[in-house]
Amino acid sequence: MKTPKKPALAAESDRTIDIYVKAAEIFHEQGFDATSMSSIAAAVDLTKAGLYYYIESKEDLLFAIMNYAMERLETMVIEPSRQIADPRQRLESIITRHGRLLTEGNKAITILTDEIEGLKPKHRKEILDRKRVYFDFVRETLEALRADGQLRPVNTTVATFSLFGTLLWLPRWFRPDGPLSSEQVIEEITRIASGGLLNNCAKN
Amino acid sequence: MKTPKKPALAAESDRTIDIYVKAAEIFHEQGFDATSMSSIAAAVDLTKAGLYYYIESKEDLLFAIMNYAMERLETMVIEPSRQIADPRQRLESIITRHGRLLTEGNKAITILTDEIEGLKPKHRKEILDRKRVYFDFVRETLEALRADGQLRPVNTTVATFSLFGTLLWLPRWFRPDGPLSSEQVIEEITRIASGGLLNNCAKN
DNA sequence: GTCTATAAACGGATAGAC
DNA sequence: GTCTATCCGTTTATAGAC
Repeated sequence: MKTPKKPALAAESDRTIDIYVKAAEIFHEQGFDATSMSSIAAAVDLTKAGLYYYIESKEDLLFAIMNYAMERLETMVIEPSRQIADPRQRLESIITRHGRLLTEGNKAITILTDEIEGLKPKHRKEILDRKRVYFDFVRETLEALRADGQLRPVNTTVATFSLFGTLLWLPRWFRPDGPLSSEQVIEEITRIASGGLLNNCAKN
Repeated sequence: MKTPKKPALAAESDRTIDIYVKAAEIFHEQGFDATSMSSIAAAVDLTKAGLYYYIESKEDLLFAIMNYAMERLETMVIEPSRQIADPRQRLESIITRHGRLLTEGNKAITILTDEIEGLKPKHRKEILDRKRVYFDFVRETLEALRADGQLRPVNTTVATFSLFGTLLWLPRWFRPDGPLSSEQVIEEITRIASGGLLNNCAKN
């Protein structure tokens, strides 16, 4: 017997993940509050009551999607980048991997930035604490560059937020069927962000 | 006699503007769909029915706020920057003026970027067309820098979106009561953005 | 101009059959 | 697991009095 209704935990069935991904797509298009449970149910070929077999509430679904997205961020961006000792290569790894996560099809990652207000305070705090760890990791990478004499004279907090702004804006404008591939765009963004932060700009 | 119910036009009473500003604040905090007309009414000391004397519908209120915000963007950012012939100074004017608009108290400008989905297709197209003019103006400024040999080898479309990402992320993290003043933050952002885009980086 | 009262529709969630 | 049917609170919007 499967164990549904525990979306905050790790081991989830394919069906449950499918619900998260489809729901995230609709939330991304219409917004959390503008999306009805019926429309999500229809997207996964269920009735509204059928959908409630898998989730406890609409807020719980949102929280589950965010936990799922945080896990992907941690696995695909943060953990691999932590392995890199050189701060310059580490920064490049962060930008490239996060950029890929934001431009691939899966929309769960965008829910993480756009729908945080939809969570209950307790759940919101959990997610924000987890995001904070990532923010500090990036800022510490910039501090390491400073210690190395590689950082231009910029405030690392402002610089980190600026970088996040550039990255998190990606899903709002990038189109996979547009003139530039995601890899081309990510390369450009890496060059622009590095040029704004690093010292020897002739290299980039 | 005043002429209410024509929010898309320019001449509006103080009372109407007050409604836009207060409504924008609540939309900014809770999101458009999560905000009820009653709570807006309460914020401007009216009943819900009283509020409907000033606006035609919730969507119409959103559209009016966006038109009001676009007017401010055009008056306070675009028009003064267009007067500047030198592309480098013009870019700096755009970043500084847009940064100020985003960090001052008035939240209407943030509604413009976050709640576009709340508009009916016809109104949405109107606002997007007007935003497009601004986007093209910024990109053309970068192209002028390129013609001058001052731009690093970057795609101007990606560069413009990157700059907007950094700027439009500001209202999500900047706190007027935080450790840095808005002018300090804007100066940092100008330095970071310029460094990422311009050639002679030793100067910045 | 602003109010009270209410219409009309929608949305989240559940009961209980199969 | 999935459905039909339904409950009930909330929301946008309006009618009509003052």
